[in-house]
This record gives sequence, C-alpha cells and structure tokens, in this order.
Amino acid sequence: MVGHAETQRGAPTATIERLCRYQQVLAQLERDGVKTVSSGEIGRLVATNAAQVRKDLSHFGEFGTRGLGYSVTELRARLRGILGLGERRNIAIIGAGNLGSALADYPGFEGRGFNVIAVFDNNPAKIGHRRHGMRVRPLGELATVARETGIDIAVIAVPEPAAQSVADTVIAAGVSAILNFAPKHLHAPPQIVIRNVNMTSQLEYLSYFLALGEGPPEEGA
Amino acid sequence: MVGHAETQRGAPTATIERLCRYQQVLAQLERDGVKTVSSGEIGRLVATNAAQVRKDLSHFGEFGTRGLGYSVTELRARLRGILGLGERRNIAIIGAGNLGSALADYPGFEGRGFNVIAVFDNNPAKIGHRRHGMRVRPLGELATVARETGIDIAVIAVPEPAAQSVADTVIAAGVSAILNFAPKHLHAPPQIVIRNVNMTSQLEYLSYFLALGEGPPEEGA
DNA sequence: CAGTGTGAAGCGCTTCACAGCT
DNA sequence: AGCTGTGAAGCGCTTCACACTG
Repeated sequence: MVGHAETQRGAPTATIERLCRYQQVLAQLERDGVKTVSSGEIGRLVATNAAQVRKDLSHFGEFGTRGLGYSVTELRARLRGILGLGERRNIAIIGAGNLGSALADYPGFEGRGFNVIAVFDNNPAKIGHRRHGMRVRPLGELATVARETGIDIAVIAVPEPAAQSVADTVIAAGVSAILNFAPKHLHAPPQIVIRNVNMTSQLEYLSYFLALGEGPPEEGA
Repeated sequence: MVGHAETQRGAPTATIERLCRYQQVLAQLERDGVKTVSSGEIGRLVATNAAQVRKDLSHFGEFGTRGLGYSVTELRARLRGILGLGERRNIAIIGAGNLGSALADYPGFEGRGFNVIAVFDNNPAKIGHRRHGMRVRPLGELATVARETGIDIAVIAVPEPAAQSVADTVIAAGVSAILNFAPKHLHAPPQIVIRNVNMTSQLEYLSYFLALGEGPPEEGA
C-alpha cells in the first residue's frame, strides 16, 4: 500500500488542514443564509487564494458549477463527508487538571460532532469529582470504556512526564488517534495518528518574531 | 525591506517551529546532565533526521564541533538567543472562562520565561474573581496595562463571536503578537504576528484519517 | 573515524494561465 | 462574461552526498 491507494490519498497534509477551515467558514455562511460562494470568496475568508481553494477541492472531485461557484450547503456536506464528520465521534480526555477540565467543557466540541464521553485521571484526589457532568474515572477503566462505548480520539492533557506512558496506555486500549497537549513528542507505531498542540512552542514562535523586530513571512496555521 | 534583510531572515517558517522543539529536548538533555549531542540524536528525539537538524542550524551559524557534535548547554543558549528567549516576556490572557483560566495557571508558561501578568474579561460576573493569583480586570484596562507594564503577547481565549473585536482592541493597545484560541481567522495588519490554535480543526484533522481507515503520511506539527 | 557544514539534487506544494462549462 | 477544473511552471523545503575537520 504505497504510491496512491484507491482512496483519495495523495491529498497533501496542508490541504486537509485547509479543508477544516473551509468547512468552518462554510458553516458560518450557511448560518448567514448565503446560498453560493466562489473560490475567491472562500480564499479571502481563510487567508489563501482562489487557485489554492480550487486545487484543494480538486483532489476529491468536482463540486462547483462553472460560471457560478459552489453551493454552500452542498460543498459543506461534501467536506463533512471527506473529513469523516458524517457520524459523531467519541473522544476521551485524559487528565482532569485545569486544561483537561477546560477541554471537557469546551463548547466547540459537542456542537461540532464530537462527544466527550469520559474523563480520566490517575490522581486519587481528582477521581470521582465531576467534570462535564461526568465522574472522573481512574485510567485503569479506559480499556473497558474503549471496548464497551468506543473511543475514537484520546486527548492527552497530563503533565509532560506522564504523557508517554498515558499514550502507551491509550494505544494499548485500541485507540488510534491522539490529540496531545503535553510539550513532548510521543513515540507510537506509524498507524497511530497523532496531532500535537504545544502551547509553549507557539509562544516561543511568537517570541522569535518579536525579537526580529516584527514581520512574519505570511499568515498560516 | 524586501528580499533578505540584514538579520537572519530567510529561515523557513518550518525551521523556526523545529527550533522550538530542539530547544525543548535540549532543555531535557541539560537536566539529564548530558554534555554533548549529535544532530542524529536530536533528530531522533524530535522525529526528524540529522540533515534537517544541521540545515536548520546552518541558517544561523556554526554551533557544532566536527567529529563530536554539539555542546548541549551552548547550543541551547544559542537557540534561546535566536528565539528571543533571553529576556522574560509578558503575556496577557483575554477571556476568563474555562480555557482562559486554565491557560493562566498553565505551569509550562512561567517555567519557560513567560510571565502571565494580567487576565481580562468583559463579563461583569467574572471581573474581580481571582485567576492565577490575580484579579480579573475589565478589558478596558488593557491599554493601561500595556502602556505601564508592557504586553508582549496577547492570548485570546474568548468565544468566537468576540474574537475579532478583542483582537482589534489588543492591536490598538500596541500589542504586536497574538496567540488565538478562537476558531476563527483574525484579520490584522501584516506587521502583527498571529498564531492560531484551533482545537476543533485538530479533531477534524484526526477524523479525516480515522475515516480513511488509518495511516497518516508522516509525523509533523 | 565520527560527525558537522553545505552545495546540489529531489520533491511536493503553490501559483499560473487557460481551456471549458453555464 | 464569469468561474471552475487542471496541466504545467515556479518555488521553497527537504534530502543527499561529500568535502572538511577534530
């Protein structure tokens, strides 16, 4: 399974990241009652250009009407399909500290097809407390929840020293996607998808441009 | 001031992001008492390769000793210099909700040269409460704090509808770097550096690979 | 030898430009 | 006319390979 598989592989990683943003602005346009958009308008809204938008979409099919643009509703539906957002996904949060608790209650998740189904922690002082309307469970119960309810994505929000061991645990439980907030690169088998959110690195990145005396190359991420 | 400036411009954005990670593992190595590292070892620790590490560093000078590698302490000091981490930076957090409060108390900031000097919110119910040992202030006081204490980076942790208006406010107060947690692309003049952390997009990105039936192209971010 | 520093090759993403619908 | 879809050109990051050095 190398080269280009039968599925829509071959789409650059950067394209997938932009697809998420397109989907986001389309949701907004849909709420605003807009019926039709051009690639140029989408590009303006997400800080890219028309050609980029069209090229991104072309990896997955033809969704527009020449001379007219894209149907907001239809394009959004297609993007949701491509991104696998058709069905709701179960996510589990590991770590019931400040960050984990904030994530458990983050309103952006439930509203967008992600169910926070469990919060775990190993600290006896945290276990049993309520987060997001649910009892914080010991990490040992993770395998059971994964088996019985199913966990699509594990969110790691524990201190750095514990992160790798937590990752090993969730992988062993059969979870194959991880969103990692610990400032550490996790080691995992290649079939596991990992996404890192390193908030300190983000600040350091900003610091670099402050030290330069202002002037980023361009807008991104 | 186009082309390549007199400073170490010309370093790819991707390089700067990796520099942050190098600095991170070097800090760990220093704590472990390691005196010397090779580019290969650094590469292994941050999931790149030796050539990439050397090329990244070569944008800023020659820091190693041939046949030996790099002095952990010295390389880390140089990286801290390049990233502008020599002096501590003041950060202000806008939004005293769950996320903003968690960020205010995030231990990774203070320990790495970033001072959380103020927390702001516009909700009267939140103002005056304590966060990170300090009183939550009304957003109107931001300009005063910026003038008197200095704010290097503003962290936006408010609901999406308020994000743009908050960004306008902090920019008007003279802050030139923003870390944005709202799921929305902010419009700002080009000399402002913005870094977006869109947690929902991260989940959607993971969802894409779940829908594909597993198998990311490679590790990144 | 072991490992850095670096020009050059390789490669993948982005941008261009235009044919082709509507 | 207006805007999409797309091959081809352009460009920048990554990888290679090797001269060079301690």
